[in-house]
Amino acid sequence: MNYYTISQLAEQFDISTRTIRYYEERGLISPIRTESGQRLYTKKDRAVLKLILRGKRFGFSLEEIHEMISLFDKDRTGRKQLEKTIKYGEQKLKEVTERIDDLLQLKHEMETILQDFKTRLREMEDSE
Amino acid sequence: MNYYTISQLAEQFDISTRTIRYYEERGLISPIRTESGQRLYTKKDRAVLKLILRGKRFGFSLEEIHEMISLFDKDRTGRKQLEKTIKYGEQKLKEVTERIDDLLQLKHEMETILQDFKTRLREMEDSE
DNA sequence: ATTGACTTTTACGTAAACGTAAATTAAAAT
DNA sequence: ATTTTAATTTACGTTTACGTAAAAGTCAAT
Repeated sequence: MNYYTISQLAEQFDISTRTIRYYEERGLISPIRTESGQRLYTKKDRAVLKLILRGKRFGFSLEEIHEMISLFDKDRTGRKQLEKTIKYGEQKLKEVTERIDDLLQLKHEMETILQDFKTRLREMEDSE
Repeated sequence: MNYYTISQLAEQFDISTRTIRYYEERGLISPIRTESGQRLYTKKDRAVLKLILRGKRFGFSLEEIHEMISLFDKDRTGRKQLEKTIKYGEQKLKEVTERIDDLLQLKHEMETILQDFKTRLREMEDSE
């Protein structure tokens, strides 16, 4: 297995190294260290980072993303824990579904408005 | 036609009056005033506020929301303006579509993980 | 071996999006 | 008429999510 350095990841995702370190400060990601203290990121770390960035695009706060990651990430061994995780997951799934529906409606409205504008434009062109 | 006061709107949308005034500061909403300077909001103002809050839920910044509102809101009379608006609208529409696709993928992944968890739970229950 | 690129921690700075408090005025209720 | 409730402006405070700079150590290449 091989590792990424912080600047490699930063370049790949087009973010700053500061940003990656900040996510670590907040407990979202935990790279291993070399003897000298340099951070090394595994493929898994990279995947987590990708998750974080996707969450951000959806407008989730780092706090929310943190919650999701720690619930889905850990080996939820105990049965109670597992049940809790499933409940939380279903809740989040519902939120995502609602968000999708909301966005679909927005999309529809935008399409309507655009159609309207295009019609107006055509009318302007026809009458010149 | 009748009006809403600021605290009525605040209650309806479960936000603070400060928030509403802040949106005004940023030029997103422009209520009329009584002689004494009290803000009065029309149905249209209310609709704009609703738009703002929806935009926020999608993770758009107030700046982006401002742009969208001012482009779709005004009477884009000139032909050049209309063309520009259409182009901008199509761009935003594309962004929304991408966001939807992204969310659909996330939803799918969450469902897979949840299924996995549920299977595990059932196995635990079967073996007791 | 030394230069240059990269990394680390520490720490102060900043923009966005409000919260909160104070002082004042106006509207609503008793 | 006078409390009570709601509104206004002004202004400083706060949180989130980083940016930026400094000082010092480390890795890679010549």
